[in-house]
Amino acid sequence: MSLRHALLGLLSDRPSSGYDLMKLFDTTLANVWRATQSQVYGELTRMTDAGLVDVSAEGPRGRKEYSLRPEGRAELQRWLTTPAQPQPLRSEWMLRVFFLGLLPSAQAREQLARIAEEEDEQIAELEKLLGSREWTGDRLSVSGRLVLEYGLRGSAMKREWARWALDQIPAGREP
Amino acid sequence: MSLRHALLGLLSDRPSSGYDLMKLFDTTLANVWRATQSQVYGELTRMTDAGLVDVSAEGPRGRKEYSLRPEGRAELQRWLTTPAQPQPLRSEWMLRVFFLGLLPSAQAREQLARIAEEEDEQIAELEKLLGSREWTGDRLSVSGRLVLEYGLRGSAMKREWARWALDQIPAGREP
DNA sequence: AGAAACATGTAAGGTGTTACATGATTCG
DNA sequence: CGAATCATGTAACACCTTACATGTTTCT
Repeated sequence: MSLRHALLGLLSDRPSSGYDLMKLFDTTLANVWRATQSQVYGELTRMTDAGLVDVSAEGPRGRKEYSLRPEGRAELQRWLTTPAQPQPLRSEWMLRVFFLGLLPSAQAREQLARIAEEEDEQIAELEKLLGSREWTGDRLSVSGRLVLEYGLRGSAMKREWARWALDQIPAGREP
Repeated sequence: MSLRHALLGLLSDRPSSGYDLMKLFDTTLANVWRATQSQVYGELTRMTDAGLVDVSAEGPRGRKEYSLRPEGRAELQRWLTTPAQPQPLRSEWMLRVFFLGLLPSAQAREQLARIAEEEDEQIAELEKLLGSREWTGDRLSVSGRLVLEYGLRGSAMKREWARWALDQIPAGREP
């Protein structure tokens, strides 16, 4: 039920509308937790029914601004201090790697080379993001920086791994 | 629809029953793609209806052994050579990190320290796995080794990151 | 004889995706 | 005035989890 906790976390910073929250998912949480518009609106309704948030203001175009209720704040704290239990792991790209041996080695190498290239791009993007903003301010900024750093290290690791993997698969010979 | 492709990949090695496949998910694919019993049996039925596999033999206790049909083999090849499109990212632990600033720094540091410890354990486990088996044999063994190496590097990276993150959060002062 | 392992299946409920549907307000 | 942005919602379908339900065969 982490969508709910993501929403609680964002609302703990400031009251927001569904539309605002959607944009936050697309920007600040893009590399952490994705959500679609229809999910956000639906979950806000359910959270209202559950007494975690309420509509604290209404604006033009039917805008509804949601605020945390004490129950919501308590639930957020509870979640943050409860150890996460290991998530069910599902990685499509790793599954492809696992079955790479079913391809001729030239094609397998192609796939690995593409992974390395994609990580080059990803690193460039994250570095742009790192340079685009001050990272010394408020609370969310500090932990935003932690997440960004993890992304950078993760991409670098994946790129190096892909290069190492290329060395494990002999070039120029059929499987 | 990667569960389907995981099943196709496993069946490309040898014909297997749902029960066999379940065990393979729990062992060889445990760090790549998890699946539950009820998913496996259900998907096998759907794949049979779709003409990708068929029941090639029946055994004791109602055992049904499934084999790839040419259509299934073709679908597997198609999938392996189609570039993966980026997966919707959802990481609960990163979400928690993102909201770490909502905790007093002592508690935030606790969480990070626990992450580092968990990765220590994970690395020990993966190294045990690395030592437990010959990694020079058939195709699945080669790519299994690639996946394992990725796990090791990923855990090491995460551990180092957690230690770095600890340095970013001042100890001993309230937020 | 009893336990462990083998073996398959169904049902209810939660979560997520995509597409559809509608309209108001602001800005140039 | 037209386009972009703001703003919310529903419906169908796909996928996953958990629990229930049942029975056979092998091993000690």
